[in-house]
Amino acid sequence: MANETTRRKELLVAAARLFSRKGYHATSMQDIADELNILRGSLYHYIESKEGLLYELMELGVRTLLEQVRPIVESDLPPDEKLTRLIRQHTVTIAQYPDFMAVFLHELKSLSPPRREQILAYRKEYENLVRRVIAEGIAWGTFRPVNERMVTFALLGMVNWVYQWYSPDGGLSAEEIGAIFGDVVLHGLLAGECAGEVRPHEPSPQ
Amino acid sequence: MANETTRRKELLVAAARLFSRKGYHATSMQDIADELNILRGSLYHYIESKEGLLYELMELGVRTLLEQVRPIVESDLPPDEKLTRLIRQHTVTIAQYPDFMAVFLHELKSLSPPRREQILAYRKEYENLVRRVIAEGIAWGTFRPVNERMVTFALLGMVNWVYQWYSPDGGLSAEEIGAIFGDVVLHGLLAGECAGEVRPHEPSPQ
DNA sequence: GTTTACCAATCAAACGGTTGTTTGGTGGAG
DNA sequence: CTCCACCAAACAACCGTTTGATTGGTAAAC
Repeated sequence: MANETTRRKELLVAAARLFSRKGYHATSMQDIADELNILRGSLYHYIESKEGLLYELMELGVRTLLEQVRPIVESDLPPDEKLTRLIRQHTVTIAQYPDFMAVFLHELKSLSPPRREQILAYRKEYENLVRRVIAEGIAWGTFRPVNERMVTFALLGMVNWVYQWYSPDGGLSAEEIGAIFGDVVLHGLLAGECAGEVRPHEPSPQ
Repeated sequence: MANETTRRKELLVAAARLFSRKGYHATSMQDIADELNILRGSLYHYIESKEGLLYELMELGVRTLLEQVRPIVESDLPPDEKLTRLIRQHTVTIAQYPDFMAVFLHELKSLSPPRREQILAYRKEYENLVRRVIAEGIAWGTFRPVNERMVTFALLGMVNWVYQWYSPDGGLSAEEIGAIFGDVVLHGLLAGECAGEVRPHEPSPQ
């Protein structure tokens, strides 16, 4: 009973929850051990070090995000549809794994430089996915010729910040939130000059 | 020379820099004292506790932001112009006091509950400022009838995230970044249906 | 203009407590 | 009989904070 794999997963889940709620440095090995009802020394049967544990959680977070979003970017949907789905999926993923995503998004500076570089590489990879969609949209003429880099940051900020305030009992589902975000990014806030309303998407172009 | 006030400010500045770079819990009183070339016990001549110091830094951060942005919201400019200026000013403030703003935006959970509530009240106050501009824009018919609350969060995420990546030698000034952000939020990314280009603002409406 | 009193700024040293980690042992299940 | 999962105990290091003494300068008293 409680074979290695499941017990280890319990450890990761407990650690993710504690790290996301109290922060990495404010969480002691004691805290984690208490959650599993074992002594803190026993944790080292499963992990190599506290920081190694943090790294594993963060890597789990980014890779999940990458796996969920990459198919969208690499599909042959039109750029505006890609962007809509990307934003929605990113939001949904945060809502789905809030603890892991919060740790990934919040604890980068708690890693020692070598491990931090690793995670930064993943993050860069993700940023490039987003940026590619923007660039594609501009090339198609679907998007206005904006500053790719800045729009990427604007977009990432919008969706990454979700971990700071999202609650499952907030009235709106993650899908709905993502849809609103996508709508604002594509159409902007201004009324009038544009058609404006949130009319359903027509899978048209090229 | 080095009267109480200036020496104390040195302490606050050093602490803000360390907290923003390494994080609150990863920074020891020793680290701060080293920066001022005194012993760590001597810090308590200026502050009451480490957490009291953190609170002071965070309060400084939010209040600065509030002071810089409130005049814009309470002016009698049209809503779209208010929003443009708000976004730009928020970005500029982060670029102006990156350490204090990073501590404010990153270390909320390092505060004990009573002090955290205080800062949350300030944050709520700021959120309401932003939300008021959105609501106003919708009431004027300047903005589309979007979900106020969600758009507020989208906007805050976009500008708050700036502390994570902004660097003064990044090619663009904070003003320019803020202007791009404002443009995207107002007009959206889509080309075509709208007039589209970043034409200068006409102070028109009602 | 010297003495006296004061006070801000800092040192020196200690306090109990907690930290992450290591080592060697132990019980029980397969 | 083996080996996984955990215990028990210790380790040195560091933590935030307190206390009492010690400077150096400044301002008032004589």
